[in-house]
Amino acid sequence: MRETDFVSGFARGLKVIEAFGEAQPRLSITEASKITGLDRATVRRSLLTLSELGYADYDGKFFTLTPKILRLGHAYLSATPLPTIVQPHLDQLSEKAGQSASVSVLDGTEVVYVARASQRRVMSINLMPGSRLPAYCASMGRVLLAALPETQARDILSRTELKANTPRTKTDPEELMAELHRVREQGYAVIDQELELGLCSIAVPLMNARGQVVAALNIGAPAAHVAASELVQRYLPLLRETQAALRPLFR
Amino acid sequence: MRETDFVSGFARGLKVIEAFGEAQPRLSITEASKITGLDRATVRRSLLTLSELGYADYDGKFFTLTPKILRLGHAYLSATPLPTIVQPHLDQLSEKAGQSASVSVLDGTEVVYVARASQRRVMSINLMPGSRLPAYCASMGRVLLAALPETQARDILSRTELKANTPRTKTDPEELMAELHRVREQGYAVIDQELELGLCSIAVPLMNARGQVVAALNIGAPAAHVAASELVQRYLPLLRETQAALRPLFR
DNA sequence: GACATTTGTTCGTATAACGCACAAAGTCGA
DNA sequence: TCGACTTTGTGCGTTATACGAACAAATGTC
Repeated sequence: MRETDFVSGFARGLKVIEAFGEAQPRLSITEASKITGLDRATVRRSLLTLSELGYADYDGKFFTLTPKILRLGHAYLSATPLPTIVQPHLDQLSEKAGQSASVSVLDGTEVVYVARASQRRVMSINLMPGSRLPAYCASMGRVLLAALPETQARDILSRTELKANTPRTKTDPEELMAELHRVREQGYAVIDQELELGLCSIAVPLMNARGQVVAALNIGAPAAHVAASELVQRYLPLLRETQAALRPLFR
Repeated sequence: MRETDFVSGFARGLKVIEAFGEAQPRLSITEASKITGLDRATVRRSLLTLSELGYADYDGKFFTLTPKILRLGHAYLSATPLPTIVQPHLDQLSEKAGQSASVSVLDGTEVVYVARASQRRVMSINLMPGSRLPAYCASMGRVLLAALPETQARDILSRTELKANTPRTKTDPEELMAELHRVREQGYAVIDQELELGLCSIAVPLMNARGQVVAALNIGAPAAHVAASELVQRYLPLLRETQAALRPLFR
């Protein structure tokens, strides 16, 4: 791609949108400038543009994003066959299991939730489509990493900050690679409170008709309710069922 | 705002993202150009920029959005207190009612789902955070429109294409205004198969501590399962309960 | 297989955005 | 209330981008 085929004004604007986040629901021009590392004048123009287009509100001091910004993500969710195809199966699965079920894909070092059916809230953090978790310590992340060539999986791990969220979190790259190998062999991944204490989950890959892994499917449950060791016998058959039902639906 | 405070390259790029949608999961440069009304060269640069940043994939012919684009919507969902505060209550409500429950806000002539808990799928269309429905024929839309000053509500209706989705859809502006008046009086709205045959729903406004309407909450049910006339006695108490529980949580 | 049409790309130029520097306004503590 | 500090708004020269048209490539049609 040539230099001139890149619209830096657009790229800068997107960076500004991403500056908003959990910790930063409202941003002043200077704050946004610090977060993005862009010039204040540039950030100001981007924010005023967002405001002019109705993607943001401006009270003269702080900018906040408006729900219109969801149109951007929605363009993906409705445009991509995956979430639409998957949702009804997910609802069924969630109901049968009595636990929340989710589907995610890999984006860099993180898994991104693209669909979710929740029976009840099991985590301290609130998950929804678009939510992200580090791949190395999430059941769906393990499954998705296991589907990659070893070198690529290792590369992703090397780019990840492997921190111990709980005492049980596996953070040693070699141990994780061995775990990925096991996941690849058995066709599912189990996480026992590696992401958050009190939460365990089990995931399987979703494959298309040609056997390529296109996403991951999981069921999460409170550890107090279901021990990690029970996950396999209780939920794996249900997951396999959904996995098989979905397989012919992906091109 | 001055002319020069508007970054048109950014605005154009956002328009290009929005060109993707249910009917258009994959776009060629020319297609995107036609949808957006922008010059082909401009669209091309925007798309190549998206691709360069990882927000889109390019196979040499078609562009598709990647899950990374969800970061943009997620910036709003996680930055806004509303979805996070509401979700656990929504899950509870949905479980108690045995039906799907949602929260939405108004964006122009449409309601935008910001949170959702689904027990089972009741609609032909798949709803998720970011999904949109025309306000005039949705229960949450009625509630949100009823919360506006009459002139503003009338203005929104005048900008809406009032089409009859089903034989029961109300499309006469005067009738709708009268309905909004009723909704304002009784504090809830009931929709009986106006959006889709076989689907009815009931909604109440969510207010902050000062009594300002900040969102709408609804329960949707298959008409075959629950007649519209039963909605009030079966679900209104539950909705009121959640409404009251949430009220002090909004600033 | 040749023609017509659509699509993607390149290029020069007018125009608009960038970022710096300065001015103005607001904020806070003494 | 004052003064120091922070934040926001503006003017301007430089740099980069959008435009439109023209060209090249691919696609579709007879």
